[in-house]
Amino acid sequence: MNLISNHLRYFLETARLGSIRKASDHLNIAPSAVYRSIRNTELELGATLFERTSKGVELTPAGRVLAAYAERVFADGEHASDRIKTLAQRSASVSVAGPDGVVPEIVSASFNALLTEHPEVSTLFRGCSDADALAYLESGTVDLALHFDLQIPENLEVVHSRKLKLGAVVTPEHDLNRFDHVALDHCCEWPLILPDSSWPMRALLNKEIARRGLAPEIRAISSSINLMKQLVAYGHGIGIQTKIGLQEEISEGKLAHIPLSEPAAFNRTLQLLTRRDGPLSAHASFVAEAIVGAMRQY
Amino acid sequence: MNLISNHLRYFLETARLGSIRKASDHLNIAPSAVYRSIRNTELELGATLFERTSKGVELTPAGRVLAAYAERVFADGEHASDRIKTLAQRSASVSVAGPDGVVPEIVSASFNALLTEHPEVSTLFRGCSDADALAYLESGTVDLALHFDLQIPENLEVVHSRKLKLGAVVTPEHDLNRFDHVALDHCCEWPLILPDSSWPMRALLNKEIARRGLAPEIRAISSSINLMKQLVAYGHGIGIQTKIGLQEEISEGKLAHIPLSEPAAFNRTLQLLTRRDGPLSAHASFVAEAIVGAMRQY
DNA sequence: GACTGGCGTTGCCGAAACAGCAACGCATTG
DNA sequence: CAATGCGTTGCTGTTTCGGCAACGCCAGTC
Repeated sequence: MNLISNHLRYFLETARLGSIRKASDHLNIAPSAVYRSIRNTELELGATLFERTSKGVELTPAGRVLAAYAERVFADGEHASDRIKTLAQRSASVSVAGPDGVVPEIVSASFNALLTEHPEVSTLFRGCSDADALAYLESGTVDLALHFDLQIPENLEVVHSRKLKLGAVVTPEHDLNRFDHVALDHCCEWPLILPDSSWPMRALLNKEIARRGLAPEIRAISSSINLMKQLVAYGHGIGIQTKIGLQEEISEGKLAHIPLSEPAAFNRTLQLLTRRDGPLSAHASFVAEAIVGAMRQY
Repeated sequence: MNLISNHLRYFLETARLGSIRKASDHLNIAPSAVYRSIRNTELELGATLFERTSKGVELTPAGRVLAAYAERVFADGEHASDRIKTLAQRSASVSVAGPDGVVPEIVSASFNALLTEHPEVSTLFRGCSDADALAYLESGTVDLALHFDLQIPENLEVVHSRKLKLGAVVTPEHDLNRFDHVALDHCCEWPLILPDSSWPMRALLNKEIARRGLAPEIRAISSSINLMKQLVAYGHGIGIQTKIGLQEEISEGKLAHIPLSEPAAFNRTLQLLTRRDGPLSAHASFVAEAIVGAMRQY
């Protein structure tokens, strides 16, 4: 029993591994079966999905389109099924959507509080784009959404929102640490360690840097906040981030956060959302309050 | 042969029609088969998907989560398969993603130009959210994306962008038509006809109206630009929109567009994007140029 | 130049999943 | 109280799927 047909599953595994035989090994299915499955979907769609090479197979443009679709389907599907399974256990579950990156830190603290008091509850976090977070929330796939700079539909409600200033993340010994705030232009005189383009603020930064004709040396790009922190601590450059996720290092004196002196457009607004219809479950309320508490700390 | 298993298809049809028998009629499948399919996915997921009533079935919370997932899968899947099928025909195809609403008007004019000169080419338009448009573009599912106020990842490139002022849409006889521009506060003295929350600008409007403590009478909400235009023409109220999609009515003297006097934050930026890697096909370039031409007209 | 190993591919056959039919129990309705 | 419409179940045929063994093909390699 399977919600998605094996055709799509076999196709995707083959696309990932670049070989029918490797895919069949990985799936514990005979190569002939995988081959026929792929062949049938090719006939069905009227398109060649793979180009056959001497070493295996390679995606055609049409194949790439299907592979992208398949990735979406399976990633989304696992999450949906997780949520359904925890919904089914009568012991409640709380589910939160937000961007990968700093938000999990806030959420994990809140989940921790909940799980400590109510070990029977299960918790879910789903890292996703802002638009997906809204869609999940609206469809009831998650109880709460925590994201930056959302445009809020009518049927959703902002529980709490908090403006966060971007700032330079530096070691305590850094020259910049003498100032209360610092201009972006000033930051660009040092090597930068930036988030990758999966962070919405990255686009904002790019735009602003281009507009001002700045040409900073970018020493590292990372989707991981931890990697960024470590590289900054090692003295490879300065990061540009909100204060979230840095609390511990700042209080331990390992890193410092100096707000940018740019205007309000450089602020990021972190918002916690729920649906407007019906009240939250007791557990979801608990998590929501914990998240609000965590947000206030920044 | 089917990319998605029949289980999900049967489940969704049943969820939509609220009855196993109606779904089986609609699918030309015996009710018993549909029933067993649903029962098996319930066992598989360990959750009850439907509550059985005397008149049919009704979705449980878990069922709603799955239904939302299924809707996404099928909507997305149809689009992917359309794109693949047209990719497979050696005669090229051009595919554009953008929001439903006003963008189709621009795109249709461009497609029309292309199809007139090259009848062998097929064209596709996909209405979707901004985040989905970016994902489609990055994965090669579409050639071009045309959307409002996008935050642009590094691997994508802005071909053309255009700032569009929001304005009041009124009949030529309306009192407001004496002015060159008008403040939002002023607009709120008349009944409003607004886009629904699927339009990003709606959230902006809501926020601003709330911030200023305005309490306009909202006479109609619609996701359709045409409905909005007609209601305004009938004199039921004034609309708030960009000039896109109103060109014809304005030149015919049926409607007038009076820019809001609010600051730049009220502008919407319409952007046309491509991937940075590899050049566009000749046909896609043709469409891109036509779209840029259309954008310049506003 | 034969050999070897890995690849996609094909024919054949048993097994498992699927779909249809007819019937049942149950509630609602006239 | 019959009629209707619903979900549900047992049974049976058919279709699809998967495993096995073998083939043709293209690299390297001795």
